[in-house]
Amino acid sequence: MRIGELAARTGLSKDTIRFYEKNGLVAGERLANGYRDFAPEAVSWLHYVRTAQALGFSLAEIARTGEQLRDAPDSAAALSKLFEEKIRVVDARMAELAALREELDARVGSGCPLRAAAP
Amino acid sequence: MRIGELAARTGLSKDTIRFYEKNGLVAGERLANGYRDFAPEAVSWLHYVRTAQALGFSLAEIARTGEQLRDAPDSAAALSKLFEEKIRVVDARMAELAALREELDARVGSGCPLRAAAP
DNA sequence: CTAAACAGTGGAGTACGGTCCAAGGTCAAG
DNA sequence: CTTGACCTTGGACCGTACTCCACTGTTTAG
Repeated sequence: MRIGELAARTGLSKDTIRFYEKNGLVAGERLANGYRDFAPEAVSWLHYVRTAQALGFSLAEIARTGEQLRDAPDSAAALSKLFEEKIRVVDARMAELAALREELDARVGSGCPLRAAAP
Repeated sequence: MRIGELAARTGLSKDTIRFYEKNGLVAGERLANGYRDFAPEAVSWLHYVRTAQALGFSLAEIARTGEQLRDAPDSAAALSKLFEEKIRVVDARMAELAALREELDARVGSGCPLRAAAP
């Protein structure tokens, strides 16, 4: 698939996809005419990229995950390990959020304004 | 307290605190000699700022929260409403993380590499 | 054959969130 | 009265993640 279709299917701009390719976040083959040619898998991969990014992972981190996926091509065990690692990171982030939530929760009704030195 | 102490107590650099003040994230009075003078509350407020930021809130969003806190000075009800709102945002973010977690979880053991078009 | 729709490149510009630096003012200790 | 720690400002610079632009090449439909 060419860049326009990938853009339409992922909701990203063509520029963003070119930027991602330049930065090793997505692999692009080339057609004879020089146009980029993406595998159908790129769609779900890019959806994953956006999700992970929205949750606070940097493009560099995500690219590293991609590399690791490539470097452990067929070993289910290696992939599972990688996913389990990611899950631990996600769990840690959720725990932090839960802590913040509790902090907020404790103040509901108490009227204590976070002891804010707000502007 | 002057900027050096606030920096030491929050783990932020002085430059960062000046940057925050310039952007309305923290209030600084001035001493007669021009030095910034921060209330002790600034310490916990800045801790909150860093927590919220680490969890994906932009400084602009956080500054807005600060303003709202200031603008609803003593109304426990208004503050509670504000905190409840924040909690909803946090809950939404946690739900997203849970979804990502599940997505990852489903792939553990399956060996399916996210159908990655990795570089 | 031409026009429109698509693709390519390089480079500049933007927003955010800092970080660093130079030049200088203030203040307490010795 | 100087030294050193502390503070001030303005402005340059950085990394991340795009976004836009001008100019050029390719393909398809009428």
